[in-house]
Amino acid sequence: MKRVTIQDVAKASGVSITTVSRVINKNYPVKESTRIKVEEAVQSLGFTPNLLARSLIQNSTKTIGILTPSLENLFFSEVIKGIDNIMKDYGYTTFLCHTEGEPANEIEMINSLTNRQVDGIVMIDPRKENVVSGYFEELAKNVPLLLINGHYKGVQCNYVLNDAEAGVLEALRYFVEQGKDKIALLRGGKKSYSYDIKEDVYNDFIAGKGLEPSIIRIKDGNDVRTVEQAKEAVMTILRSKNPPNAILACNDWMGGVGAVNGVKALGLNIPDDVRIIGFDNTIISQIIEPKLSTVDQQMTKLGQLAAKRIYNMMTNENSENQKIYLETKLIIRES
Amino acid sequence: MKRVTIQDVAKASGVSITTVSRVINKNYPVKESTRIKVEEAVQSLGFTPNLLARSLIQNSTKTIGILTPSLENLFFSEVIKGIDNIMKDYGYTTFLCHTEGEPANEIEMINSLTNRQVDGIVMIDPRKENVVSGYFEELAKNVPLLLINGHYKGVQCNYVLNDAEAGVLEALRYFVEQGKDKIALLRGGKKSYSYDIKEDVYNDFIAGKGLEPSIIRIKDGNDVRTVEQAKEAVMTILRSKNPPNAILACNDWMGGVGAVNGVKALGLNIPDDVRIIGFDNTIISQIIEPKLSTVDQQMTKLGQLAAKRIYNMMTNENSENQKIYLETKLIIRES
DNA sequence: TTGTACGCGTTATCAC
DNA sequence: GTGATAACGCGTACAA
Repeated sequence: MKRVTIQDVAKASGVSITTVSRVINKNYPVKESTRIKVEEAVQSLGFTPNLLARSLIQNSTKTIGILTPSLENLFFSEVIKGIDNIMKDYGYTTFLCHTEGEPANEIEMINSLTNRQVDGIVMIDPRKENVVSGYFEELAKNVPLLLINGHYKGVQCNYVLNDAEAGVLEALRYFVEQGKDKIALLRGGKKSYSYDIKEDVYNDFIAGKGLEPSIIRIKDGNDVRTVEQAKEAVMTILRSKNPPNAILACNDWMGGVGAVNGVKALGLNIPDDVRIIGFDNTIISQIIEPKLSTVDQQMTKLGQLAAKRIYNMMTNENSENQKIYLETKLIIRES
Repeated sequence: MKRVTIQDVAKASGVSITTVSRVINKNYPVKESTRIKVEEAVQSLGFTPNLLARSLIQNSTKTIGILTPSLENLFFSEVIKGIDNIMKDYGYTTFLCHTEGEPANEIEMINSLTNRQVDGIVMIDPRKENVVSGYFEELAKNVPLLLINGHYKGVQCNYVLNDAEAGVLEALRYFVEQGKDKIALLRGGKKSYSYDIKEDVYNDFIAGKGLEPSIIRIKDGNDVRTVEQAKEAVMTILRSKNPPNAILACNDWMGGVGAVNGVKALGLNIPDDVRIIGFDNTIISQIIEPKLSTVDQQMTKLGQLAAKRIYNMMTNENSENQKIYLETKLIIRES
């Protein structure tokens, strides 16, 4: 239970702690014979350096903090995996925090992380309140900060973003190509960055084509109830006198399970009667029947991009704010 | 970018750093008027203590490490959430690492965590190799260590465990009560703690009842391919000359999506022709049609239990190894 | 009630 | 090549 320190190694090998440090860090020349002596002592005592002490003097902990609204959303899991894998190669360890989507938690956890002297912070899908309040812009003055999605006009921060606009556009164009002329958008009811930008693009597109807009709004977009609500809402609109023949859903849950189940329950055919496209290309879209067409946001790649960017911000001082967009890919399957 | 230290506060408020420290930690009496002076300085300078320095001297970082094989498995997400929520209340921050199920990663990441002086480690679903090799028993001598599941006979460690045996038994008994007499077990092919104990209980039960055992073994139990493989395997066995009328699946993916789809594809009725019970009570079991009966492992509770146990281990010195079992609950839905 | 001085384990600086 | 020693920021005996 008692830790072996550099002192113990120095004593055991009959040299000073300075020399031991040099052997460990290989940053200064050391005589071959003493190097071997020290390395043997390190081995036999099982010494490993206390990273706390090192961090204190080097003013760098080689840690970053990652904040995510949730661990249950596969979108986030993929992004995190992407970040982690790259950062591990850079020699960083990560604090991963989940905020449950609470703005207050974001701030509390970020405080805890900065007190722990993290070298940088990556915030996935920040809450609008904290973005528009200027909180993040202020925070960025004190610590390298990278936001993933959640961008609002006029906010000056470093961002890595999905080009969801392009994804929506591609999906809508595909519907039209396939001869669909009554296109509905299925979204969650809460005000949310990701829903709102999709709706904006949708409205522009529909207006441009001279079509009739039709927005299906369900209450909860991100939990168990989503599926049931989406199914009900889709069945209702399909029974109306001017039902859609195409549905673009804001994520795979509502699209792949909710909308698909609704269409099937009414005995309609997918994709002949109704085409459905989801969003995110999560595993759910691949296992459902029929297999769901969806917009791939390349989440792992998004995470990798974020890792490289934050690393760059932490090491270089070129702190020009950048917004990096990652393109999406429409994946056509059976729906 | 430059940090405010306790020195700065001391200078600004005209007292010594000792006094500042006392005001911050409220651990010694300080005169009211000086306390206010100091608090004002803390406020105006925006001082927050450097936890690194504090940890170094107190020999405790108030951090724990959590290791999980994967972030994409909802079982693990729930457990982690359970742990985190409790530990946050205790004032701990967590390092969350995912090992991708690689034994070598487990060791590498644990080394990184101990070098960072975590106060304790919680390992979810440890790899068998490291458990039986004695690695964890050795590690536990140096740092409070708690394992979640992955228990093998004779291993002396602190554990929190799902009573999966009881869950399997309850499900099998339910099948029998419902008049099912040809019960199959659907499991992943890899050697794995969680599959193996379920199969053991299954074999005992079936033998005890004088029934015919039938084990459906698919290659991959934990990813995209699972569902397709489970569906195929279930369809094959249902077409055989002695098909099962009940299937117990080792998780909700194979059970809720794979097996259900297989049965439906053959035009059979659930539950009249075939009853299906899954495992884990993940969200998938609630959104599938028909809604899946499943064995709830109470994952959040499992995590909370783990948090309380590791906290106890870190604070008290009563380090008797304990194995704590958490009961399961059979949830009957439509399948 | 307050302040001085030491120590936590390491790296950086400067002498030898 | 090597070794004292200062420094990182904080908590705490001990002294006043």
